[in-house]
Amino acid sequence: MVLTALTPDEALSKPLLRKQRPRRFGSRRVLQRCQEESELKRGQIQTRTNMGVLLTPITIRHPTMLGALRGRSIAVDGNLELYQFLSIMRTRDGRPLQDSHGRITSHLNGLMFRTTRLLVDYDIRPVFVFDGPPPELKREEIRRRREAREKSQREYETAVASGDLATAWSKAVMTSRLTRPMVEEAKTLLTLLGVPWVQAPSEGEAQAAFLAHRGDVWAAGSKDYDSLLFGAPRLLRFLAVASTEFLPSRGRSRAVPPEILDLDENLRALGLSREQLIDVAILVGTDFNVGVKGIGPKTAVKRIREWGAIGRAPLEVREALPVNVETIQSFFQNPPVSTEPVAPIGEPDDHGLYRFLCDERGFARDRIEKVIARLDRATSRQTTLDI
DNA sequence: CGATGCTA
DNA sequence: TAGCATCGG
Repeated sequence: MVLTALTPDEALSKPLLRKQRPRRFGSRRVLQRCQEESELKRGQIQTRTNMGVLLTPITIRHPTMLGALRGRSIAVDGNLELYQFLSIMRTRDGRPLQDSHGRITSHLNGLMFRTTRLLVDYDIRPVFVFDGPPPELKREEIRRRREAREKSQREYETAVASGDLATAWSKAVMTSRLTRPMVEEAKTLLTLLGVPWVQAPSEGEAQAAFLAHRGDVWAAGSKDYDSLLFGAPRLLRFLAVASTEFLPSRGRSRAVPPEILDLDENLRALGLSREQLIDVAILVGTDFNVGVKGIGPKTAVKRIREWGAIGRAPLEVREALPVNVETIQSFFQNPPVSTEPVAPIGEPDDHGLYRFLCDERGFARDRIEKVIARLDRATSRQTTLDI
């Protein structure tokens, strides 16, 4: 046990690395993009470390624009959004944003600016949904994620030792961990903004699906497809102010528009019921099981059409799946959710925002003043509209 | 990532 | 002012 081992964030702040030439600006995007592509092309989950079910190749997705979402409320996957800010919002030397006490603020920065922009400029009304304790079913997946993080940590240390800053940056990103306090801080910020949030008893995507199904929100918002399996009638992916992806071939970035998925439309196109789509996901691999080797999304759809259900699959396939398949099926079909009503959007607490963000977390006052001016614009407009 | 500054 | 670079905490 190395007692002096540094976390990536600590080590990256060491003078050693500050003296290194900063890496080329686009490199982090190139890397992320490539990871996502290989993940999709492989279509399998053997080495997959990211969450969610891989359904991209078999889904119908409708690109849209933020302007087309005016007045819509979206049950946003809070843990995923915070994790993404935490991973991506780093300075050029690889450290996340942090206050003078070394407390990370990337998640608060991202949440503050994105949420207020969507709210004010597009009248998109988010309801944030946060994960509860992970179900017992997820234990293996959580263990795999921890191992992947530890592997990244070791690779990161190797990269630092060899002075490979670009690799170090990418490995540092993969060691990102969303902690309990970070989630609590995000809830505090949302409350100060007057933005409603919901604590799920279990999986957030299941709660988001429930809210969309009940009609509290127009869609579930996540980059992952799980909420469809949980029964969300509609899913919105890539909800951001100006989402871009880097295209290595062109050497340029291009905008990624938000996209809408309709559950019924997809089920009709696939010729499957939701129960069958869940079986497809289980064959491919979910957060609760490793998929069957050699079966990607397209093959899975064909096979479930043939078999009707996993229960009627050939013995060799059933043997390749975990013994608790039926538990996984019923978890997707009927997950634990909270039926508490969602709070309406409220007034922002300007003083509280200054106190929390500026006094406590070191945000520049003039930047927060601008955001609050932005919010005041929205509230006056909504009031006018209501009268 | 989202905001802001700089440049042509 | 569009497009790119770099702050932000």
